[in-house]
Amino acid sequence: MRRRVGITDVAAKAGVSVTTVSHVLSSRRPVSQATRNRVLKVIEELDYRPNELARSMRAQRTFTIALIVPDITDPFGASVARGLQDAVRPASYHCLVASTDAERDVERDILHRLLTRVDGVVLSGSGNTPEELEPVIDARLPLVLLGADTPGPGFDVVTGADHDSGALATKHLLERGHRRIAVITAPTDFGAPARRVEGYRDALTEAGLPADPALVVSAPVTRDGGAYAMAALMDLPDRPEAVICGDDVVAIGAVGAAAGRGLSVPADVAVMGFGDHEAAALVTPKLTTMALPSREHGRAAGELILERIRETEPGEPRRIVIPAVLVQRDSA
Amino acid sequence: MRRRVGITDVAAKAGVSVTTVSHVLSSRRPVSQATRNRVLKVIEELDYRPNELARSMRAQRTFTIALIVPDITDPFGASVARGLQDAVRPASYHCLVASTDAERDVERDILHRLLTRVDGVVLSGSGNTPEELEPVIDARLPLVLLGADTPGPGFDVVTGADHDSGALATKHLLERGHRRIAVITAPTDFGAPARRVEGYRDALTEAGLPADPALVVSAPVTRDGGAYAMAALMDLPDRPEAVICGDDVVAIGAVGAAAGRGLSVPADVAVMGFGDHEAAALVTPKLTTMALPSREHGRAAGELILERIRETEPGEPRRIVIPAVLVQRDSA
DNA sequence: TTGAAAGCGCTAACAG
DNA sequence: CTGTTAGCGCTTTCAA
Repeated sequence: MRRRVGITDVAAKAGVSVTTVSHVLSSRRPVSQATRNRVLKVIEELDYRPNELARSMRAQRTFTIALIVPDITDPFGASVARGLQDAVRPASYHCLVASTDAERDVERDILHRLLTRVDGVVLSGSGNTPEELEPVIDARLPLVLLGADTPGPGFDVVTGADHDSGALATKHLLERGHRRIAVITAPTDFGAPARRVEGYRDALTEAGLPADPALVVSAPVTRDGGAYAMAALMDLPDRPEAVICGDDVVAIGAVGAAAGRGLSVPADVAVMGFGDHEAAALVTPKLTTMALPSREHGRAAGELILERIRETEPGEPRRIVIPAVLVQRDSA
Repeated sequence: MRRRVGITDVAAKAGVSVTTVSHVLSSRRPVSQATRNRVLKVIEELDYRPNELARSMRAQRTFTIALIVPDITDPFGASVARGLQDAVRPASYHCLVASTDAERDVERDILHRLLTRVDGVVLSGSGNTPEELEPVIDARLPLVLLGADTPGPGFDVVTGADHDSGALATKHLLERGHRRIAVITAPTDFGAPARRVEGYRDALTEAGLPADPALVVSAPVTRDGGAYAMAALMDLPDRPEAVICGDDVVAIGAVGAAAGRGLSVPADVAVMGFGDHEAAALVTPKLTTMALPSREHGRAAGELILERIRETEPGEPRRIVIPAVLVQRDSA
């Protein structure tokens, strides 16, 4: 492999010192027009490109942000990656992305190996135990957690407005005249799904309606999960007129189950989803859903990191909340 | 920011030279058990982690592969990213990913800035003009093009078996007894879509059937595109019994258009898609489609790059073909 | 307006 | 078995 041309080659050929070459590149001190032109010409001729690695090493800055997600293949992770890049590219930062399959070991391993290669990390998924975060906090590396609820010492948070979006979905259904509203949620008692359910309950209460516990069922986040849960709901003596599903895929399963019993959506039951997946606009009826602007999550995370990098004194832990937006289509 | 602990700190505290520390880390030369233990203990105490950047600089190797795609947000790009990571992580390589929106300027800019930061690049999308590739090839950086048909000096290629998958889809329809088979393809005369259409024609010819040009129509790769094209096809005096769509989204539009005319799928017309998107299994009827194993594309690219990095002599340009696989569901 | 030289943190000859 | 030292390619004092 031909040796890459370095700053010394340019200096030699232009008959100046490396210092001067460096300065025509950085404009950090005046260089006579004549010298500058000569150097520029040589740079051109040699097709010289400064070695970023060496630069980073000097500057103690890598111009790279790490994004660690459970799976880049899922639409949320991918959008976040995109938003992150959107935010940091103008500042000449790159994004390193890694998928962990939510495995702790992999997460820790990747985190370790990345620590000295990046200027900040955006972490999404399970790795939120303080212990796992420790190395990056220790390293004084800007850290943003995605989807966690509260920031803490050494890390910021960007999260969806889960409570509000649950309430928003509920209010939409309320406005359409529905009174018995059910929820199919993911089988967890904490995190975003739980907060959405709370929002749903509060919206009901606010409207002076009872929150019937029988109307909150949990199901795996799959098509079949949605179908079974919906079937159960439809078998209720006093079946709900509308159901909010924790995910579009679940909603699609629910719509299928309704159709299977001769119920039409939204005439007989209204169905809402969460996420606004590609499929949401493709199925029949088109899904009314709460879009989670995941790209915004990524963008916000990127901006947060950039700020942290720039600030001299570590400020207060910060929290950015991204609201969900109602996308009204045909299913509710 | 507290100064990071370096190898010198460890050496000092352990009362040995940096060389020794380096060697207990790398095991590249024997170190007495006693010294080793002492050093290890200090490393632990100080929570020392070698600076990867400095390592890279010394080794002239960054342990990073760049992936440049039009949009990481689209399922193909994301899967490729995933496959790439799968392939290179065992070798301790990271992935830098960048989306270009298929804009030449962005692509060139990113490419330039990445050149000195990565050990190889995987490039997908439009940037395939020799001129744009030049900097990478010049830099003797392993380069893999995704979706390009033929490799060349300085770059390899991993591509789908486009001709074959067109033929495969056609044969599937032939086997189901269809004779008049139409195609809705993307509006380009080259690349993967064109090669698939050729495969379709050849399969027809091989079966002793005429390839009616009226049955090959082009449409934008959108739901509506598919719907309009399908409508046109259904208006033909002798309408086709089956249609192969260049993308699942198009197929979904086509199914909708068929339904709109009271035609049922697959009873009245069979419809096939390409891509096996998430939505393919979610719509009704579930789409029969050609899955493009994009993760495999990424994996293959990763392996190729790794090989190139390891090899001393630049070998022949290589080409890896990933077959598509028929996923039979309900629409054909 | 320009240069010499000291590192950034690490590895690997070369020397004991 | 261990240490001294010369860089990797760049930026930036310090000095002219």
